This record gives sequence, C-alpha cells and structure tokens, in this order.
Amino acid sequence: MPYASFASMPCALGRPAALLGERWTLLLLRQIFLGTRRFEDFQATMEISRSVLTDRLNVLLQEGVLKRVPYQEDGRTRHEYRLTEKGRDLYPVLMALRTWGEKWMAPEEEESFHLHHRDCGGGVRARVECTDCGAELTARDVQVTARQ
Amino acid sequence: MPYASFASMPCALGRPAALLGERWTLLLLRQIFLGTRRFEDFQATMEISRSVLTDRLNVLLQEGVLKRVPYQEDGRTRHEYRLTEKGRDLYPVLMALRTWGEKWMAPEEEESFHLHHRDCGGGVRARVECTDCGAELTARDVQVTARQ
DNA sequence: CTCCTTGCGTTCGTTTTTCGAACTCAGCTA
DNA sequence: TAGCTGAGTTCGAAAAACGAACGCAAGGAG
Repeated sequence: MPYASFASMPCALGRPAALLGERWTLLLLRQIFLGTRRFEDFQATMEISRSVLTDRLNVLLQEGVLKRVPYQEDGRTRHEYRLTEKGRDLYPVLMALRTWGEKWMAPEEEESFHLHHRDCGGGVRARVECTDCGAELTARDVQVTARQ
Repeated sequence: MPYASFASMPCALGRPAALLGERWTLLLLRQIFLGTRRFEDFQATMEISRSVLTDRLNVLLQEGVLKRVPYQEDGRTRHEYRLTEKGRDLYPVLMALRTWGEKWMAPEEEESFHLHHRDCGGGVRARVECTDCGAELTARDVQVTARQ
C-alpha cells in the first residue's frame, strides 16, 4: 500500500502532505477559499471530472475539512460544501503557497485576484516564526530532531 | 488538457497548487527538507516507484526547485538533489502544513521529529500576517478582489 | 583485463486512477 | 404529464502509477 499508507504515518507533516498532495485537492481548496460552494460550480470552473470531484469532496468531508450545509433555492432544499473550522485553518497553507507563487511563479502581473487586509488595506503574506521569541525563521534557523 | 493546464493559469496560488498538488510531490519535498538527497534514499524511505520518482525529481529540477549537485564518494563523482533558493523558500508551505497537522491531525503524541529554533529553542509555526500593520490574519480578515 | 558491486536511472507489462459522456434520480414547473 | 435542474453514479477508454527486471557507467578485486 504505497501512497495511501502515509495517511496513517505518525508525522504531523507527512499526514497533511499526503492528504493535500492528492491530485486536485489543493486546487479544490483554492476554489473553496475563493468562494465556490456547489458541485456544479466546482465542476464548471475547474474542469475536473465529476467522479473525481465526488471522491475528493467525500475525502474532505470525511476528514472534517468540509461540511455539507443545507440551503434554500427556488423553494428547494439543496446542499453546499463549506469549510469547517479545521478547513478554515488551512488558510496559512494556501497563503504560503500564494506568497511563494507571487515571488517565484508570477507569470506576468496578471493575477486572477488580489488580497487585502480589510482593516488597513495592506497585503497578505505567510511567514514562519518562533513561538518563543517571534523571530522570522528559515529552514536554516531550525533544528530538526529525529525520533528514530 | 484538464489538470496540466493549471500550470499556465495566471494565478499565483493556482500554479503552485497544481505543481505541488501532483501526487508524491509534497511528500518528496518533506523528505528533502528532512535531509534526504539521493535517489536511492528517496526510493527506500518513501516506497515510491522508481519511474515516478524520476519524473517528480525532473519536474522539480525543471521548475528550479531542486538542483543536481556533484559530490565525491569512494573517489567517485556522484550527484545529489538539493534545494535551490526557490526551493528553500517553500519552507513556509511545509511549516504551514505541519502547524495544521499538529493542531488537527496529530495521531498521538508520537511525532517522527521535532523542530526548534536554533537560537532560543522555541517552537516553530506558520502564520499569515498583514504586510502593513503586521496583524495576524485569518480568512475572514482578508478581502478577495476578483479580476474577472 | 575481466568480473563484481553500487548508484541511478529506464523499460515494460500490469494494476489503479482519471477522464468524459451518458445515465439516474428527486424535486419543482409548465 | 412532461420538462428542467442540481447533484451525483456508471462505465468503457485513456493516462498514470506500480514494481520487477534491465542498462550503464565508474570504480575495486583478483
């Protein structure tokens, strides 16, 4: 059981990496953070096949990243996919990807969207910091202590 | 061309998400940040098939995330895979995943490794902040402005 | 020189995923 | 009654991943 076995590895980095490293999952989360909530809209905007979309949504539901929420439309009850608190907590992951993308993968200046702090209008970035002294950290500043 | 077309989408989040969202790529980067550098070691520790490993390494080389660096062993010249500056800059992405994993996916207290700030011994975490006022931001604090 | 070992891939036939078009189904609407 | 719509499910074809075997270059041993 090659890839799937990472889902049970005792590693706080490996497990999320395996979950979000499945094809389409990160792009699906991006779309969700951009406001998409309905099956048809995911399917239309991402051009993902319906069967895979079903599968990925179910995995994220099962993991507690998404929840199905009923809503009314044309007098009918339907369901939409929304982030749970656990799902919303993935925001730093997406922002770290975007911060990296802006620095290293910006195609031109053509971005599909902009982000601003509502209160002050400033930009948004992800950073790694020390929980004690608050210093910004790079990989070189961090000591890795293996457990085996 | 469904998934692959995201590689050229004009979005600083979508492009990295498509690149790192390919199966094995995040787990490969995890292994690299943990210090693995050689083909055989990736293959042994991750149980990835050799052909897919070759492909993923080549994609990361092509994207400039990794570079092949010659080194000596037993008097022979060999090559190892190392992070470029672009690659090292992915650190916040991995740390954001780990911060999330610690909060939401910790299996037990059994972690495979620990991280500490070399200077003060503190813990490590990723956070999102405003580039102007420095406030920590959640998804709710950020205004998304679409471009089309 | 010839054989053996090692690290690093490549090849290739089989199994898994993904694709995409068609189908299903429930709940309105005309 | 028939039609429409959102949300999936099904299924045959195509693509990707798997894994065991093969290739190959550079040393070392005999």
